[in-house]
Formats: sequence, C-alpha cells, structure tokens
Amino acid sequence: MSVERIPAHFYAQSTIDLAKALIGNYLVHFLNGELLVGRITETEAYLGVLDRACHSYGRKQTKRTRILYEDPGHVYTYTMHTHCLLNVVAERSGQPEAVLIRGIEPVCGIEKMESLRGKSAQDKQFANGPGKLTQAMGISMNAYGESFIDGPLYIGYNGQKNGAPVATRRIGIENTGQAKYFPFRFIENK
DNA sequence: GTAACGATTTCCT
DNA sequence: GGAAATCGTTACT
Repeated sequence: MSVERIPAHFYAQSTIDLAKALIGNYLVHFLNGELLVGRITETEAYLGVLDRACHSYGRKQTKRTRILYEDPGHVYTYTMHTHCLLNVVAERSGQPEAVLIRGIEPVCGIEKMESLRGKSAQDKQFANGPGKLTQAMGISMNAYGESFIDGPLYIGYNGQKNGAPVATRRIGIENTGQAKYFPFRFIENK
C-alpha cells in the first residue's frame, strides 16, 4: 500500500479548516520498517490565544508549548495521565494553534497495532480516543518537535474522502469556562 | 524543592 | 454514569 504524503501547504490553513480537512485522511507512521496507517475519524481544533482550553491560551509560552509557535506541520505531543496526545500545529508561525487527533480507524499494519495496543482491532474501543490512538500507532514523546512534512510520521492523502465532517461540542474540558461550548470537535459524517 | 493540576482511560456500581 | 488511577509539567515558596 502506498500513501501519498500531503505537502507542506496543507497545514498552512486556518485551524478549523485543517481540523475538518484531516477527517477521512490517513495518519501514517513508519515505525521500525513497518507502515502503520489509520484513517482519521475525529479531530478537535484548539485556537490558542482565544481558547481557554488550549495550552497556549493568552499567548502563554512554556518549554512544552513553544512548538505551537513554530511553523505549521510540526508534531506536538503532550503527556497526560500517562497517555500521549497527538497534535498537528496549524495556521502559521507565531500563531499558537493546533489540531488534536482524537480518533482513528486501523487500516494498515493492524497486527502491529494490536500488539502495541494490547487489544483486538475488532474492538470499537480500539483507537477511538486521543491516548488510545497514540498507543496503537506507537507514537510517544519521541515524536515531539518532528515534522509531518519530512518525518517518519505524516498525514497521507486519501483520494476518496467522505461527506462533510460533523461539528460537535467538545468534551473533557469542563473547567475551562465558555470555551467548552465551542463546536470545534469534528467527527466523520457516516 | 514542593504542591497542584490536567486536551484521559479504565474499572466499578 | 461516576470515581479512581497516576505522573509529567507548571506554578509557587
């Protein structure tokens, strides 16, 4: 199976558009000579400065979040409750916005994923969460700061896209004021 | 150096 | 549906 890597300009669009555009495309990880491919089914936009739920709210900058201020197309991984979350830096340099990959469906390298995840790919709970998919794809903090444009981890173009993604309210961020009502979470329209 | 918090997952009731 | 687990990063003394 060959998956065409999406070029750099793809990432240089608004965070919302990027979040929608990612749905239906492939998340690809070249790991130890094996190709792991998952179809992206769920994403979430984090609008940095305006978004209280985001680590870069108010242009806050720390060691961990500085990658958000770099050029779009970078990999931003974040450790949470012993789990690793995967983000795609969007917009443009100096604009700390990113898209969180929240869910995938295994496509290629399934046996390897099952081994990494320790669960059957038949299970609907296999990779339907931010921490689960990073485990299934073998993604860790090692990926922090890499680029989707020329690294072992990248987004692959899927010729046959599905219908328009559905926007929903976000979840899991109850303590972030009004930001939790923003419809910035996108799921595949089935 | 120490304390508090969190973009989650999983298990229990 | 609700609570505990669990640990790196952040913020504060």
